[in-house]
Amino acid sequence: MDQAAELFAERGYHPTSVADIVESLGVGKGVFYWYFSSKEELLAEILKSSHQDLRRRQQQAIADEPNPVERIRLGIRASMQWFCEHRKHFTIFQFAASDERFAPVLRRNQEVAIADAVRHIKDAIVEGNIADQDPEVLAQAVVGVVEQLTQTYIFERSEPVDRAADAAVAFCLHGLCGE
Amino acid sequence: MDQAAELFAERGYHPTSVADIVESLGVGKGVFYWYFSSKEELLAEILKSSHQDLRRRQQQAIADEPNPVERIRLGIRASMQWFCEHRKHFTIFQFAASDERFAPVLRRNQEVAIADAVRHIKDAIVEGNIADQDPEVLAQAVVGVVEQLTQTYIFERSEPVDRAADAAVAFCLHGLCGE
DNA sequence: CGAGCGCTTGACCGGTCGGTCAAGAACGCG
DNA sequence: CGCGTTCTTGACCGACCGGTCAAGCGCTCG
Repeated sequence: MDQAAELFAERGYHPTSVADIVESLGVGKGVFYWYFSSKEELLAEILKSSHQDLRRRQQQAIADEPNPVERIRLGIRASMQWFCEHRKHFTIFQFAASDERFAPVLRRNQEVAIADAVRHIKDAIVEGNIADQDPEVLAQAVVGVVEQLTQTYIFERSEPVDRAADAAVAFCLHGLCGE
Repeated sequence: MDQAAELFAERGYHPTSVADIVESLGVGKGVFYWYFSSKEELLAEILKSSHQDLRRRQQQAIADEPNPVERIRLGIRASMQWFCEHRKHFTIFQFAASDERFAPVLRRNQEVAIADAVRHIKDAIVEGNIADQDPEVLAQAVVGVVEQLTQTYIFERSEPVDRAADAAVAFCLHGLCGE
C-alpha cells in the first residue's frame, strides 16, 4: 500500500495503472484484486490510513501539554513535520480533493482534524489567550496557513521544517499586524 | 473553452474525454484539434486565462485605494468573490496542483499572485500598519487562509461571500489572538 | 463560375486500462 | 499422502481514450 501511494504521488492516480502497481511490487495482478476490490478502494484506504497516521502524530506531540496555545503550536509543528516525511501523501490529498469520488472521504477526515483543533482553541479562549471568535473559523484558517506554507517552503523550497513551522505559528497567533 | 472547464471540474480531467467535450459542444472532434494541439494544451490554456481573469478582478477591486491595508482587504474580498463565481476553476486548480505536468504552470501563476500581494504588504510595513516580518511569508499565509475559507465556507457550506471574506480578513490581520 | 483555403466532420487506429478467471502453487491438517 | 483452503499467476476481455486523416463543406476572391 505504501508502494502504491508512492506511485500515485509520482505519476498521479489515473495515469498509474494497476499493472504498474503490481509490477513495481513484483507480484501478479490477481493478488491486488484479492486484497482490494478495486483501484478506487485502494486510494480510499490510503487516504484513511494516512489520516490516522497524521492524527496519531499530532496527539503524540501534544500529549501532556497543559497550555492550549502551546498545544496548538506543537500540533502545527508536528503536522508540518509529518507532511515533510510523507510528502507523497500531500500530493495524493490534493488529487483526492479534486475528484468527486474521494472529496467526501477527505472532507470527513478534515472535519475530524478541525474538531481536534477547535477543542484546543476553545480551551485557549477560556483561558483568555485567544480572542473570543468562532473557534471553527480560526481552526480552518490555521489549517489553510499550515498547508500553504508546507507546500511552498518545505516542498518547493526545501527549507527546514522548523523555520516554516515557526513562521506558521507566528502568523496564526498574530496575523499580519504582529503582536 | 468555458464548457470544457465545466466538464473538467464536474468529472475530473482524466475521466473527461475529448469526445465528451466535443459532444457537449455539438461539434466534431476535428474542430478540437484544429484549435488545440492536445487535451493537455487545453487545460494549460484554461489555467492561464482563468489566472489572468482573477488577477484582473483583483486589480479592479483595489484600483485607486491609497491605504495598503485596505487594498489587501479588498483584494481578499475580490478573490473570494471571483472564486465564488468561478467555482469550477477552483476544482481545476486543485487537480492541476496534483499533476506534475501542470504544477509548474500553476506555481508560476501563484508566484505572480504572491508578488502582487507582497507589494501591498511592503507598503503597509513602510506605513507601519503591519509588523516588519518577511512579506512573502505573510503573503503565502494570506493565500492559504483565503483558499481554505473559500473552500469550506463558500463552496461546502454556501455561506455568503461577505461573511467568509470578513472572517478571512480578520484572521489575516490579527491571527488567533485578535487585536 | 471555380479554384483555393479555412474550417468541420466522424470513422478509424493503435494502445492502454480496470477488472476477470481458469489454472495451479503453497500450506495446514487429519 | 490426499484434500480443502488460501493465496498467486498472468493471459485475456471488452471498453474506452487521445489523436489522425481523408473527405467534404462553404466562403471569398479573381
